[in-house]
Amino acid sequence: MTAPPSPTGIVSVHAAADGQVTVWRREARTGTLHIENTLQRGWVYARNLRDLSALGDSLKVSSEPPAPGAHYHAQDLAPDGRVAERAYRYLLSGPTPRQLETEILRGAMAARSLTARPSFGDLSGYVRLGYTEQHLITTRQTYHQNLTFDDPVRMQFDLETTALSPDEGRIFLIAVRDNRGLETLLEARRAAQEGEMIEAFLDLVRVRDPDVIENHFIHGFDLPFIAARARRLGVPFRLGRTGDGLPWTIEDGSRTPAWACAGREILDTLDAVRRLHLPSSGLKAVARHYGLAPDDRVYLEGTQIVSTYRDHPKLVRQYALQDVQEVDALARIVLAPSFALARLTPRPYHRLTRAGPAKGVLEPMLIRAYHEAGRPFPAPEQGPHDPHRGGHVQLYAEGVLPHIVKADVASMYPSIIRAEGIGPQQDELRIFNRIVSDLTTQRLHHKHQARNPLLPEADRREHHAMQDAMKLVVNAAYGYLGAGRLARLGDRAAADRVTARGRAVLQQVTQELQTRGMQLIESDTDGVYFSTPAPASEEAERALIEDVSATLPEGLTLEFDGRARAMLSHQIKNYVLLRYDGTLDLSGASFESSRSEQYGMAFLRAALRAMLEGDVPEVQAAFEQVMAQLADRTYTNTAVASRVRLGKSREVYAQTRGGRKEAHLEAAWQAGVSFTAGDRVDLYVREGHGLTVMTEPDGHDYDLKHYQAALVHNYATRLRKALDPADWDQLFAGRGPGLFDRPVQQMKVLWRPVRDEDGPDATSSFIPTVR
DNA sequence: TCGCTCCGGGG
DNA sequence: GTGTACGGAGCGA
Repeated sequence: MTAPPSPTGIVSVHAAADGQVTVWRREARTGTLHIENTLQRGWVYARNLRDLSALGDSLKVSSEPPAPGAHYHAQDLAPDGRVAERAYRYLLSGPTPRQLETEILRGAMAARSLTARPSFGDLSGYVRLGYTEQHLITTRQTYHQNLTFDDPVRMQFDLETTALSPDEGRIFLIAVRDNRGLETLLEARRAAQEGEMIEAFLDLVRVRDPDVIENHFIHGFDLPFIAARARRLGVPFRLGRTGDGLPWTIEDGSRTPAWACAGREILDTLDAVRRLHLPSSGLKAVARHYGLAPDDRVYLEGTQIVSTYRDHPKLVRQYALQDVQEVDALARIVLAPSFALARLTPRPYHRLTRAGPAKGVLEPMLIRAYHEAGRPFPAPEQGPHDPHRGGHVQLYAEGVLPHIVKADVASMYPSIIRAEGIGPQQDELRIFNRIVSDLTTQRLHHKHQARNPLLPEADRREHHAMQDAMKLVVNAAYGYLGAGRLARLGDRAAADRVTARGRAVLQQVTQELQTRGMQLIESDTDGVYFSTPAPASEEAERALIEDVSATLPEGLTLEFDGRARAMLSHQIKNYVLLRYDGTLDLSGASFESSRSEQYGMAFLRAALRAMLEGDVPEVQAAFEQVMAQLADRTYTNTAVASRVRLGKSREVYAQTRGGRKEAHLEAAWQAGVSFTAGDRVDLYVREGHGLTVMTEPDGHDYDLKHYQAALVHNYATRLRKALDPADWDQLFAGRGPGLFDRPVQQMKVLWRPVRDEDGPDATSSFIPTVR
């Protein structure tokens, strides 16, 4: 009796310009690695055969695919001639990808009278994919089928160096681990040992034979650094699995090019983290954000690493090991969507953390569908189109409102695309709509399974990653339609139909809510904030939303998306929520400005909390306290300073300074220090000196009058919408209690309806909130 | 409002 | 020599 075959999945593909393709597969159960070598022809879609006219008879034109061993071949995908003028009617192929491309580019130079050999980037009339993409499409494969995240061998390594640049420093330590039990340190205490250490690292890579190599900022630091050191020390940096093993860089337009090598997928957790828009994308901060940092985590400043290694080497060793451990844990979270995405789209895993979801993920799926169907790839949309209108945004009320509910239309644009059968007009196979529909259906299944308590944790994670990946593609679909020339199957008119329908759906939601007595606050594209007329339980709120949802057309659902005790609605997309657990959520530029001073933000948070609790005396107390602390100079210069970016270097500013002074640059100039564009400095207004570069963080010589006024103008002003104008003036405009003043205890927190943008006069109908 | 440049992140 | 382009902030026109 033989065991059933163990399922395998692709972990890496290397497709070279000469047609050689190597595919690495892992067996999910046993971990065994299989290597397969094949040859592929290169293929490219073309509108016409003009550039290849020089080939004459050596270009065979036929409605059939090329025979094995064929030379240059053009498959006419519309032999009946019924095809749009600018469609990509021919599938060109050649003995190798390079030969085909060289032939096309050389032919184009002659046929179009160009003076230099063009590249495909500046050559219209072709659809060309990377060699690996070509192979995955022709063989109908994708990465990672049957594999879960830890089935591939994943290695993490991290360098400790004496400087940030390989010209100024060297590597003295490399921490290495993998997901098969390796965890080790390589060290070069003396400079003379660095080359051997790099060789030892490469040996380790060869022996452990990872499919995936990971680190945080590996493309921008570790790989360029170690490759440069290896070159300088005469060590061949053979990281890859075939040929000379040398890695190469992919110039993808980003400032730090991506590194790649044959047979090992190089993944940078930073690339994945950047998409999450966390306050910091650094490894330590992100690890803390996800609760991955161990209790005994060692934190070292970059500049301290060398001296710490000299005096307490154990600390640096622990630091480096914890780095690779954190990268491993972080990768499981942030790389999981890309890992799953690689099953859906014919692209290598390592390209997907950097690929845009529309052009980089969805479009290859569309091209694959046309290739499989053997149909011409459609012509792009013609000519310019009317300006594209987006979602509907409206403010209905401002001020402080109680019992807040947020509802949104689940995956609104994808749902509309699906429900209305919308897709690009040139997409004759209707593949765009089919992809969105299929992925939406499959996504629901994975979403459901991700929450299934009967499944093991690992399976649930896989389902979650899969639904995340599908969500990414599906959400990219609408943007792809409207993306203009960049998207080969873009269609502005179709994108307009999506948003128009979206505005109508949202309109219906807001009307239904109003009918049920809800006070709308703001609506934005696919969601709405509203206030219930009386306190309600979460169950009641959810029931209400379901009730409204039932009125929506087939395929569209309104979902509960959170609740809060109170909301300060300041401007459209600028609001503050006080949650039932006491957390304060600030949204929008009015509340999150990065230029804010510490003292002001501390006041604002305290005042907002009090305001949302309806406690005006406490707002006043917070204000008076900060004013008093400013006056008695409890605050330091640091607390009032703000960090600004300088737009010019000292030298450049010197040339314009005589004509027009710029406040920030002038302050830096006056400080007498050198600076270049992009430098950040802490500025504060110094008593008697105006705007000044902060040199004494613990000093107290700030300009009292300026900062007291700034507290009112920059911070208290964000509380205006919550109070009667006269009350606001009384509290913050600096007048003491006068004859006509109201006792603060009588002041109420308010809200008022807003009719529309340029609506009625601004002082109408204040209505106190019920507490 | 658009288009350009710069940054992030790493020791 | 291994492929068609990151996302946001801030600035000046």
